[in-house]
Amino acid sequence: MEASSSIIHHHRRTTVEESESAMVDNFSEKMKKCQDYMEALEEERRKIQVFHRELPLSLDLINQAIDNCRQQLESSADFEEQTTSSEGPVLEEFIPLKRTSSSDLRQLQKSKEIKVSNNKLDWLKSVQLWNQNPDPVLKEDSPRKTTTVLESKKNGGAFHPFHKAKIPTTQTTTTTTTPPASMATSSTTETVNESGGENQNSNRRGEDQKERERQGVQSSSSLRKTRRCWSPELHRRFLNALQQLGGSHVATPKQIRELMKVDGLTNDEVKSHLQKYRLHTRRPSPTIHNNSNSQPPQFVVVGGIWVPPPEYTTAVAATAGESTQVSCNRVYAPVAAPPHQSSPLFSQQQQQNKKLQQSPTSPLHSDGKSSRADHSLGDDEDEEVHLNSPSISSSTASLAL
DNA sequence: GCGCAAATAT
DNA sequence: AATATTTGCG
Repeated sequence: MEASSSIIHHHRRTTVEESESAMVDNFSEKMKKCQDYMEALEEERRKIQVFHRELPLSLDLINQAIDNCRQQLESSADFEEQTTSSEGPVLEEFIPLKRTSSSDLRQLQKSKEIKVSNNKLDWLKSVQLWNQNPDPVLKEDSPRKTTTVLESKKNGGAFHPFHKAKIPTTQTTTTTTTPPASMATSSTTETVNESGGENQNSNRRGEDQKERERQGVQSSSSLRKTRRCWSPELHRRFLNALQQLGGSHVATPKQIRELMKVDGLTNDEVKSHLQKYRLHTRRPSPTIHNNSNSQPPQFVVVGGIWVPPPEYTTAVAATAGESTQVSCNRVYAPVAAPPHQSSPLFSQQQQQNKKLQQSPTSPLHSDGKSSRADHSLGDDEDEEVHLNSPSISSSTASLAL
């Protein structure tokens, strides 16, 4: 990502120059620049190709850029003059409308050729494309001042392939997203629009319909719900809620969902996510014991809790604007923070969240399952949610077209 | 409504 | 093969 973003900038700059100064003298210089630029782009593309699935948009962008550049070069070669007025050739803006046919094909072919495996690993370390993913449009709601300052930019014209709800037996239509934009509902309780992945910029619709749409009108019960994609944004909300509720172990799906204020989000989805979260959060357990190896740990165990690499949140913020249908995995930014969070980093929002649940009359869990309340085991209790730490270049953000 | 675990989908 | 999500159950 990093790379591509810088490229883009470069690109923009170039564009400006091109259109601005028409000095013929610069011609050759420009040509060279263009070449270099193109090379850089291609190299970048090579890298990204590995993630063509995760970063389709990036690929598109790059391919487009490359094509444009190529065209530019070609046309320039033809009429050396025209460079001046620039306009014609291309560069223009990066409105990721559609794929660039030719390059697209190329990319597809190549991507198949490449054996991702090895390369991928390397890349994973250096690039944080992880959190890439469909980040649906979100509408912050009032009560949340939190960390979200550097919120994402919304998808700049990035669209995601709809998650088709396909079913083995018989399935025809599916989820088509393009309801009549009608929305006066907003009113008081602003909620986040979460339509798993698919969704366009300011795509708002009747709150109610959304869910139905998302799941595709499945008249019969046979159809499986379309998978809810937990975008970083969503997860952040989740964590936030968790925090407010006092940890993943005391928080209950319903409560969480309510705090998240994400419409379309169901209890079950939250429940499920919570379950997973709890799992990941707890004992690092067996899996990756292979310590003796060379690789510096990608995660650390702090106080018995799994702590992911750097910041998940941060990265997200930086990339949020992008798109892609990347699998929205890896979003776990567990948390571990014993009761003393002296680090100034988090202080801000952290504190204000009190455990507002133990109020006088709140039978947390009405049913016969109060067993959970006692964190005596000491496994979690100390759980805290560390959301972010603003920083990191949000360069990508500007990409949003 | 909740948590767990099996079933599925990716 | 590993995970993420969805379902089914108590």
